[in-house]
Amino acid sequence: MIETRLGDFEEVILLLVGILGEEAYAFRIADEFESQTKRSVSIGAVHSTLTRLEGKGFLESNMGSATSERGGRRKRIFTITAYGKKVLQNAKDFKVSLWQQFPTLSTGK
Amino acid sequence: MIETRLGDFEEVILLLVGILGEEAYAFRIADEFESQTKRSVSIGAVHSTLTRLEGKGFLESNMGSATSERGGRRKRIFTITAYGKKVLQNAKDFKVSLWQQFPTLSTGK
DNA sequence: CATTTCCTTCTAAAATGTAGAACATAATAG
DNA sequence: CTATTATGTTCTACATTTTAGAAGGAAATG
Repeated sequence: MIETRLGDFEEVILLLVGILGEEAYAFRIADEFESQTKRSVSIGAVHSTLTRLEGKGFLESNMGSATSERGGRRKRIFTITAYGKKVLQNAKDFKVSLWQQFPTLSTGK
Repeated sequence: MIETRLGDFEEVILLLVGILGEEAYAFRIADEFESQTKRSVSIGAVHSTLTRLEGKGFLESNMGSATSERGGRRKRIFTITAYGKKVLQNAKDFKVSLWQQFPTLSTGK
Protein backbone atom coordinates (compact mmCIF):
# COMPACT_ATOMS: atom_id res chain seq x y z
CA MET A 1 0.00 0.00 0.00
CA ILE A 2 1.13 3.51 -0.77
CA GLU A 3 1.31 5.89 2.13
CA THR A 4 3.17 8.94 1.01
CA ARG A 5 1.29 12.09 0.39
CA LEU A 6 1.42 13.75 -3.01
CA GLY A 7 0.56 17.43 -3.20
CA ASP A 8 -1.32 18.96 -6.07
CA PHE A 9 1.59 20.82 -7.61
CA GLU A 10 3.84 17.84 -6.96
CA GLU A 11 1.52 15.65 -8.96
CA VAL A 12 1.58 17.97 -11.92
CA ILE A 13 5.36 18.22 -11.87
CA LEU A 14 5.67 14.45 -11.63
CA LEU A 15 3.37 14.09 -14.60
CA LEU A 16 5.34 16.63 -16.61
CA VAL A 17 8.55 14.74 -15.94
CA GLY A 18 6.88 11.66 -17.34
CA ILE A 19 5.61 13.55 -20.36
CA LEU A 20 8.86 15.31 -21.14
CA GLY A 21 11.13 12.27 -20.97
CA GLU A 22 14.70 13.22 -21.94
CA GLU A 23 13.76 16.85 -21.75
CA ALA A 24 12.78 16.73 -18.10
CA TYR A 25 14.94 19.34 -16.41
CA ALA A 26 13.79 22.25 -14.30
CA PHE A 27 13.79 25.05 -16.84
CA ARG A 28 12.05 23.02 -19.49
CA ILE A 29 9.50 21.76 -16.97
CA ALA A 30 8.72 25.29 -15.87
CA ASP A 31 8.19 26.27 -19.51
CA GLU A 32 5.94 23.33 -20.12
CA PHE A 33 3.98 24.07 -16.99
CA GLU A 34 3.36 27.61 -18.14
CA SER A 35 2.33 26.66 -21.62
CA GLN A 36 -0.04 23.95 -20.46
CA THR A 37 -1.45 25.94 -17.58
CA LYS A 38 -1.40 29.52 -18.77
CA ARG A 39 -0.14 30.24 -15.30
CA SER A 40 3.35 31.37 -14.45
CA VAL A 41 5.63 29.56 -12.05
CA SER A 42 8.91 30.58 -10.59
CA ILE A 43 11.88 28.44 -11.34
CA GLY A 44 12.43 28.10 -7.61
CA ALA A 45 9.03 26.53 -7.16
CA VAL A 46 9.83 23.88 -9.70
CA HIS A 47 13.24 23.16 -8.29
CA SER A 48 12.19 22.76 -4.71
CA THR A 49 9.37 20.49 -5.78
CA LEU A 50 11.66 18.34 -7.89
CA THR A 51 14.07 18.01 -5.00
CA ARG A 52 11.29 16.98 -2.66
CA LEU A 53 9.94 14.44 -5.11
CA GLU A 54 13.40 12.97 -5.46
CA GLY A 55 13.71 12.78 -1.70
CA LYS A 56 10.46 10.85 -1.53
CA GLY A 57 11.71 8.37 -4.08
CA PHE A 58 9.33 9.32 -6.86
CA LEU A 59 12.09 10.70 -9.05
CA GLU A 60 15.73 10.09 -9.80
CA SER A 61 18.13 12.50 -11.43
CA ASN A 62 21.52 12.72 -13.05
CA MET A 63 23.49 15.51 -14.61
CA GLY A 64 23.22 15.78 -18.38
CA SER A 65 26.07 14.78 -20.66
CA ALA A 66 29.34 16.65 -20.13
CA THR A 67 29.52 17.64 -23.76
CA SER A 68 26.66 20.06 -24.12
CA GLU A 69 26.16 21.59 -27.53
CA ARG A 70 25.44 25.00 -26.13
CA GLY A 71 27.00 27.05 -23.40
CA GLY A 72 25.68 27.18 -19.89
CA ARG A 73 25.51 25.04 -16.85
CA ARG A 74 24.77 21.34 -17.14
CA LYS A 75 21.18 20.21 -16.90
CA ARG A 76 19.94 17.91 -14.22
CA ILE A 77 17.68 15.41 -15.93
CA PHE A 78 14.88 13.80 -13.93
CA THR A 79 13.25 10.42 -14.44
CA ILE A 80 10.22 8.86 -12.78
CA THR A 81 10.86 5.78 -10.69
CA ALA A 82 8.59 2.77 -10.73
CA TYR A 83 7.41 3.84 -7.31
CA GLY A 84 6.61 7.30 -8.62
CA LYS A 85 4.53 5.81 -11.38
CA LYS A 86 2.65 3.71 -8.92
CA VAL A 87 1.85 6.72 -6.80
CA LEU A 88 0.65 8.58 -9.86
CA GLN A 89 -1.55 5.70 -10.89
CA ASN A 90 -3.02 5.49 -7.41
CA ALA A 91 -3.78 9.19 -7.35
CA LYS A 92 -5.43 8.88 -10.72
CA ASP A 93 -7.58 5.92 -9.77
CA PHE A 94 -8.76 7.68 -6.65
CA LYS A 95 -9.73 10.84 -8.49
CA VAL A 96 -11.51 8.95 -11.21
CA SER A 97 -13.46 7.06 -8.62
CA LEU A 98 -14.56 10.28 -6.92
CA TRP A 99 -15.55 11.90 -10.18
CA GLN A 100 -17.72 8.97 -11.05
CA GLN A 101 -19.60 9.43 -7.83
CA PHE A 102 -20.27 13.07 -8.54
CA PRO A 103 -23.01 13.07 -11.19
CA THR A 104 -22.52 16.55 -12.55
CA LEU A 105 -18.87 15.94 -13.24
CA SER A 106 -19.08 12.43 -14.57
CA THR A 107 -19.73 13.47 -18.13
CA GLY A 108 -16.38 13.24 -19.84
CA LYS A 109 -15.33 16.44 -21.51
CA MET B 1 -10.90 32.55 -16.18
CA ILE B 2 -10.36 30.85 -12.87
CA GLU B 3 -7.46 32.00 -10.81
CA THR B 4 -7.83 30.59 -7.37
CA ARG B 5 -5.67 27.73 -6.31
CA LEU B 6 -7.18 24.49 -5.16
CA GLY B 7 -5.06 22.23 -2.99
CA ASP B 8 -5.09 18.48 -3.16
CA PHE B 9 -6.93 17.87 0.08
CA GLU B 10 -9.24 20.77 -0.67
CA GLU B 11 -10.22 19.19 -3.95
CA VAL B 12 -11.11 15.91 -2.31
CA ILE B 13 -13.20 17.61 0.34
CA LEU B 14 -14.98 19.67 -2.29
CA LEU B 15 -15.74 16.53 -4.24
CA LEU B 16 -17.05 14.78 -1.15
CA VAL B 17 -19.40 17.66 -0.44
CA GLY B 18 -20.77 17.23 -3.95
CA ILE B 19 -21.10 13.50 -3.51
CA LEU B 20 -22.73 13.63 -0.10
CA GLY B 21 -25.38 16.21 -0.93
CA GLU B 22 -27.71 16.74 2.02
CA GLU B 23 -25.34 14.76 4.19
CA ALA B 24 -22.42 17.10 3.65
CA TYR B 25 -21.40 18.18 7.14
CA ALA B 26 -17.98 17.89 8.72
CA PHE B 27 -18.34 14.69 10.72
CA ARG B 28 -19.97 12.83 7.88
CA ILE B 29 -17.40 14.10 5.42
CA ALA B 30 -14.58 12.94 7.64
CA ASP B 31 -16.17 9.50 7.85
CA GLU B 32 -16.60 9.33 4.11
CA PHE B 33 -13.02 10.44 3.59
CA GLU B 34 -11.77 7.65 5.79
CA SER B 35 -13.88 4.99 4.19
CA GLN B 36 -12.96 6.01 0.65
CA THR B 37 -9.32 6.61 1.41
CA LYS B 38 -8.47 4.09 4.09
CA ARG B 39 -6.59 6.95 5.66
CA SER B 40 -7.60 8.69 8.84
CA VAL B 41 -8.25 12.41 9.10
CA SER B 42 -8.81 14.59 12.09
CA ILE B 43 -12.06 16.40 12.33
CA GLY B 44 -10.11 19.62 12.66
CA ALA B 45 -8.46 19.07 9.30
CA VAL B 46 -11.83 18.75 7.63
CA HIS B 47 -13.30 21.74 9.38
CA SER B 48 -10.52 24.15 8.63
CA THR B 49 -10.55 23.06 5.02
CA LEU B 50 -14.30 23.52 4.73
CA THR B 51 -14.01 26.97 6.22
CA ARG B 52 -11.26 27.89 3.81
CA LEU B 53 -13.26 26.59 0.86
CA GLU B 54 -16.22 28.63 1.93
CA GLY B 55 -14.03 31.71 2.21
CA LYS B 56 -12.89 31.19 -1.36
CA GLY B 57 -16.47 31.02 -2.55
CA PHE B 58 -16.43 27.34 -3.55
CA LEU B 59 -18.87 26.37 -0.83
CA GLU B 60 -21.84 27.79 1.04
CA SER B 61 -23.20 26.58 4.32
CA ASN B 62 -26.19 26.86 6.61
CA MET B 63 -27.11 25.31 9.90
CA GLY B 64 -29.28 22.21 9.71
CA SER B 65 -32.96 22.32 10.61
CA ALA B 66 -33.72 23.37 14.16
CA THR B 67 -35.71 20.22 14.77
CA SER B 68 -33.07 17.56 14.76
CA GLU B 69 -34.27 14.04 15.32
CA ARG B 70 -31.36 13.15 17.52
CA GLY B 71 -29.58 14.93 20.32
CA GLY B 72 -26.44 16.92 19.80
CA ARG B 73 -25.40 20.12 18.26
CA ARG B 74 -26.86 21.27 14.97
CA LYS B 75 -25.08 20.32 11.80
CA ARG B 76 -23.62 22.82 9.43
CA ILE B 77 -24.55 21.64 5.97
CA PHE B 78 -22.30 22.57 3.05
CA THR B 79 -23.23 22.98 -0.60
CA ILE B 80 -21.05 23.53 -3.64
CA THR B 81 -21.50 26.82 -5.43
CA ALA B 82 -21.58 27.12 -9.20
CA TYR B 83 -18.13 28.61 -8.97
CA GLY B 84 -16.92 25.66 -6.94
CA LYS B 85 -18.20 23.30 -9.58
CA LYS B 86 -16.46 25.21 -12.28
CA VAL B 87 -13.18 25.02 -10.42
CA LEU B 88 -13.62 21.30 -9.97
CA GLN B 89 -14.39 20.83 -13.62
CA ASN B 90 -11.33 22.82 -14.59
CA ALA B 91 -9.10 20.80 -12.32
CA LYS B 92 -10.51 17.64 -13.79
CA ASP B 93 -10.06 18.68 -17.39
CA PHE B 94 -6.48 19.66 -16.73
CA LYS B 95 -5.63 16.37 -15.06
CA VAL B 96 -7.29 14.35 -17.77
CA SER B 97 -5.35 16.23 -20.38
CA LEU B 98 -2.05 15.51 -18.62
CA TRP B 99 -2.83 11.85 -18.19
CA GLN B 100 -3.54 11.52 -21.87
CA GLN B 101 -0.09 12.85 -22.61
CA PHE B 102 1.58 10.32 -20.35
CA PRO B 103 1.37 7.01 -22.26
CA THR B 104 1.90 4.63 -19.36
CA LEU B 105 -0.99 6.10 -17.46
CA SER B 106 -3.43 6.60 -20.29
CA THR B 107 -4.94 3.14 -20.02
CA GLY B 108 -8.09 3.56 -18.00
CA LYS B 109 -8.26 1.30 -14.99
C1' DC C 1 39.61 36.31 -19.71
C1' DA C 2 35.24 39.05 -19.81
C1' DT C 3 30.73 38.36 -21.29
C1' DT C 4 26.74 36.01 -22.39
C1' DT C 5 23.72 32.26 -21.83
C1' DC C 6 21.71 28.48 -19.51
C1' DC C 7 20.72 26.32 -15.44
C1' DT C 8 20.89 25.12 -10.37
C1' DT C 9 21.07 26.19 -5.27
C1' DC C 10 19.80 28.90 -1.49
C1' DT C 11 16.76 31.86 1.40
C1' DA C 12 12.49 33.28 2.90
C1' DA C 13 7.61 33.70 3.28
C1' DA C 14 2.64 32.58 2.24
C1' DA C 15 -0.78 29.02 1.69
C1' DT C 16 -2.31 24.32 2.74
C1' DG C 17 -2.69 20.33 5.48
C1' DT C 18 -3.05 18.15 10.04
C1' DA C 19 -4.18 17.12 14.93
C1' DG C 20 -6.63 17.52 19.02
C1' DA C 21 -8.49 20.20 22.89
C1' DA C 22 -12.18 23.12 24.20
C1' DC C 23 -16.72 24.30 23.76
C1' DA C 24 -21.88 24.18 22.42
C1' DT C 25 -26.44 22.12 22.08
C1' DA C 26 -30.06 18.82 22.12
C1' DA C 27 -32.32 14.60 24.06
C1' DT C 28 -33.35 11.96 27.86
C1' DA C 29 -32.87 9.40 32.26
C1' DG C 30 -33.74 9.93 36.98
C1' DC D 1 -34.96 20.37 36.44
C1' DT D 2 -30.14 18.94 36.15
C1' DA D 3 -26.59 15.32 35.12
C1' DT D 4 -25.26 12.61 31.46
C1' DT D 5 -24.61 11.21 26.92
C1' DA D 6 -24.37 11.87 22.03
C1' DT D 7 -23.39 14.76 18.24
C1' DG D 8 -20.96 18.54 16.12
C1' DT D 9 -18.48 22.81 15.72
C1' DT D 10 -14.72 26.32 16.92
C1' DC D 11 -10.31 27.46 18.33
C1' DT D 12 -5.27 26.94 18.76
C1' DA D 13 -0.96 25.42 17.06
C1' DC D 14 2.28 23.47 14.21
C1' DA D 15 4.09 20.75 9.98
C1' DT D 16 4.43 20.45 5.10
C1' DT D 17 3.80 22.36 0.52
C1' DT D 18 3.83 25.97 -2.51
C1' DT D 19 5.71 30.09 -4.29
C1' DA D 20 9.07 33.86 -5.55
C1' DG D 21 13.34 35.64 -6.50
C1' DA D 22 18.25 36.42 -5.46
C1' DA D 23 22.69 34.41 -5.71
C1' DG D 24 25.87 31.54 -7.81
C1' DG D 25 28.03 27.92 -11.03
C1' DA D 26 29.69 26.35 -15.66
C1' DA D 27 30.27 26.16 -20.71
C1' DA D 28 30.98 28.70 -25.17
C1' DT D 29 32.87 32.41 -27.64
C1' DG D 30 34.68 36.89 -29.08
